[in-house]
Amino acid sequence: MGHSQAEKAQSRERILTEAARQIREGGLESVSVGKLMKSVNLTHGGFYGHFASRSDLLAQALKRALVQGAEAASRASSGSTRPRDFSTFVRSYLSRAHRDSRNTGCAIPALISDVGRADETSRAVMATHIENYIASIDRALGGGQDERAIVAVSAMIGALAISRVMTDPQRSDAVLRAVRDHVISLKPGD
Amino acid sequence: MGHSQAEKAQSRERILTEAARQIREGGLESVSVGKLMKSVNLTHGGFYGHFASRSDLLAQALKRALVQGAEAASRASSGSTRPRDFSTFVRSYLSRAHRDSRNTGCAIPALISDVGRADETSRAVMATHIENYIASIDRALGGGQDERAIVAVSAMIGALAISRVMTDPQRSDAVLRAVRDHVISLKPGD
DNA sequence: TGTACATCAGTGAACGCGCGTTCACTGATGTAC
DNA sequence: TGTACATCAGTGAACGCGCGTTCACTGATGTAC
Repeated sequence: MGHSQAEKAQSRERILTEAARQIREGGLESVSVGKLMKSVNLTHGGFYGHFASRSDLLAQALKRALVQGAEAASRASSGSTRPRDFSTFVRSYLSRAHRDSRNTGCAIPALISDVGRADETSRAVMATHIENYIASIDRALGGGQDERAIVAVSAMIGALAISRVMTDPQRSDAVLRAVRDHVISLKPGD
Repeated sequence: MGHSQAEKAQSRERILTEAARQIREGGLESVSVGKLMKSVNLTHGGFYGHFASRSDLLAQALKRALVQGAEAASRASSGSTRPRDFSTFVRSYLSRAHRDSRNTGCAIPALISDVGRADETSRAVMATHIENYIASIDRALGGGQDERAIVAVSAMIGALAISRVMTDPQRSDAVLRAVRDHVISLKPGD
């Protein structure tokens, strides 16, 4: 066949982005080298020109999924990059739209149980993202001790994960609504 | 060999209980028929005398894991079966001991991401358990609208799952502590 | 600017392995007399 | 209570399959002259 060096970089990017999508859709273990390469219009053999092994890919794709999810979350809550308004961010995070778009939304609720039993490296990657998330919410809440931010983040991640399990749409919505209202009320004088 | 009918029932029970343990330890996909049977001192061929298929076993083991987890949670918080004191229950649920015993504790935080992407049947099984959990917390909080109970359950499940991801023990503890204090404060006049 | 050649991104056959599932078999259990 | 036989829980070899990984190969890309 024959392909340029620029195309190689693009291929790597496409593989990684697609893997991040699949990971959020079906969990870390759902990614298979053969199917991943096929979904990106390449053959399985070429995979090892880009990554040392499946588990190497998985580590990088987890990070990618978390970064993409964080970008998507802040993009959805504001025109630009940073969440300007706390209650807008919470409303967007705990929305039906976010609940129903697992493969593009925040990767934390989609993968938290899986990563909780993964090796220390993967756990550290997600832990860093959770800490950033807490720090960002803490800032939005006015700073100081971060207990309120920890509560907000725990409740939001828990609520989104629960809402995706609930089979009754009304109850799923009720979970999002109850936690949304409560978390917004954590910000004083708002 | 030759085994009695009573032994068959015992074997089934041992397979199911061990599967429930393994599911909480490594997720639904981590259970393999061969390894499961070996860990219960039987050979793989006998499996199909007890269950129609691996996925049949998985469905039953998920239910078993949820029931065992609920029993363990209420047993830990009181001498008998029902949680008598709300703050005792919360303290026990958000304890380091519970965080560190994934394979015997509450199955919801251990499996929520996995079940969130599972088929409707599995989701319904876990949803029922979550609703029971919410109803029980609602009663402990004094009843009425269950929004506070929903918030408490979301925060507790989220916090436990997050605490299992955190690689820094101090921060993991801090998450348990912050959410524990906040959830306890949800009960009025306590 | 044109030619000759090395590089290397991607191909696809082949590998060993563990998986879920089937099935002919074994021998103690449990029943009929 | 003792004997003959049917039942059936558990065994282990065998199956087809998809997996991660390797590797000899192809042919366009990119470089040296």
